[in-house]
Amino acid sequence: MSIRVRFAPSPTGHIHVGNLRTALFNYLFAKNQNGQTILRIEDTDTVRSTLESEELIYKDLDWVGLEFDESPLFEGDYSPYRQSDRLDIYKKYADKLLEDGFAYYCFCSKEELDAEREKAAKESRPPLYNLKCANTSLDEAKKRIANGEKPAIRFRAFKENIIVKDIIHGDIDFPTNSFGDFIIVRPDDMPIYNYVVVVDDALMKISHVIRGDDHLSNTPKQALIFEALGFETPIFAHIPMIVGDDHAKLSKRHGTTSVEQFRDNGYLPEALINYLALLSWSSDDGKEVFSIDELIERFSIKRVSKSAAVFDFDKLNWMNGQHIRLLDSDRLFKECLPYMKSIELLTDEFIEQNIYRLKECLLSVKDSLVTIKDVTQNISVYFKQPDDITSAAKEILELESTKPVLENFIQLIGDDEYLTIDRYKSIMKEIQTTIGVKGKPLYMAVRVGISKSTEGPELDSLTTLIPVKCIKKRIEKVLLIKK
RNA sequence: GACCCGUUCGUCUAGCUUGGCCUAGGACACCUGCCUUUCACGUAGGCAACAGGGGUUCAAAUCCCCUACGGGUCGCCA
Repeated sequence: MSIRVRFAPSPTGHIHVGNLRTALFNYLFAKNQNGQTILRIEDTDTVRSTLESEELIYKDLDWVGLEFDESPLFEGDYSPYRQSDRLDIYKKYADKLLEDGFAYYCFCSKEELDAEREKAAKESRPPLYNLKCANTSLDEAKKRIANGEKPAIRFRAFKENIIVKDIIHGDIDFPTNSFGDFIIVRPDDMPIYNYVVVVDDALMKISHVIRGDDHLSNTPKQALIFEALGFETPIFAHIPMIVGDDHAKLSKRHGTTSVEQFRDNGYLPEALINYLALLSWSSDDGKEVFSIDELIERFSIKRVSKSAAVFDFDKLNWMNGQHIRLLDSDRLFKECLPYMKSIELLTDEFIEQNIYRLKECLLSVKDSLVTIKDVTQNISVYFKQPDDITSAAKEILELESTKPVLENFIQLIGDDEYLTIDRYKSIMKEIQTTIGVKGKPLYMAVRVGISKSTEGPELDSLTTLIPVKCIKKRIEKVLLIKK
């Protein structure tokens, strides 16, 4: 049997990390097993689905690097891949179900059903359909339809128990009287999720259905339909949900949750993917930092745990830092570019002319970045002296030795455009011997002179990547504060 | 309420199938030391968990039962 999996989002907005994790597990499983990945757009809810949202899904998937073998964009052998384009197919199988007696027309009104449900709730019995239309013959129903009535189509729960085979949870036995006969097509002819998903999965030859375990309770209904239609039931794998720190389903109020937001906040796609992979899955040797290819190689659906995972922003931050440290200079530059442009002095022209130096600056702050967004903060010291001096820096400034150190430094710095590392070192040595200041008071004085701060990139980088002219000006300014 | 699912450090998890190697391992966070003439990075340590109760067994995180708690579903949403 060839392995085929699908990711089937509804186009109702940006992809949420929970959905992305589902997409990822499908993808990793398929790639690991040499299977195919299918992206299907589930837009039977015409009220909430939009084409714009569909575009957002493509965009998000593209950013994280998840490519699907078949999708509305790359039609394969099982087109179309958008449910709204498959309506006639659903119609055909609904008719078959009707003919075979696995489904029947239901003329009960929504109001009627709502009242019934309410009544059931009051009497604290399960809100099952009362089977009012269950025995209406197909011929009679057709007559009523000819007379202008608009019925829904209801599926008959035709057996008492159904066993769902799930890789993660094992076999689960559901009594069908816990849900009863259920609607598969609305009176306006729009088919319902639990039904279309079966037709699509069967026709698209999906071998494994990997999805969130919030769908577990729907699965017996779907398994019933697979049987009624004579299709082979796929193997299920219901993966645990991702929850917030309050253990409720992850949602907007927990902070950043959409893929787009993570991108905008300076997270690397490979870091997000890596972090998400570690939610409910772990490698057999405890290693945690992986490239996507390594994840594919190591992924096993059998190592997915059963319990919900709390999304931990701290660990994602750490993971992002790990992946930033893995970036080469070119990629780092590319990722940082949009953020560098937000720094006032860095015009497109300036960036164009200073690529080499900028890359060096980026390299010098790389290890301190948590998100790519942080470059703005970290790198700005190279281009502009901060307006304010930190209190720790002020203490250095108060030192008696600081003034002579700085004055000497400007004097020795020379007229070259930039200081070389050797030149810088010899200057420091010279100051040390002439005024006898060494260690912290010496190095910190220069650091504070340049950046008004005791923190930041290495002094080597600061002194060699800032033009000599600017260093002079900066130190002169700081000397002014001293007076 | 009914039906399902779940429960190991604060968090992510390993271990559970095939009981003993578990004095329960790793990671994030936190704390401490080291490194770095700064912060960060890195590095070496530390803190910290088998939901509870009954069984079975020479031996239980691991097998069985019960309880508690958490979650999901019960739509003419997906």
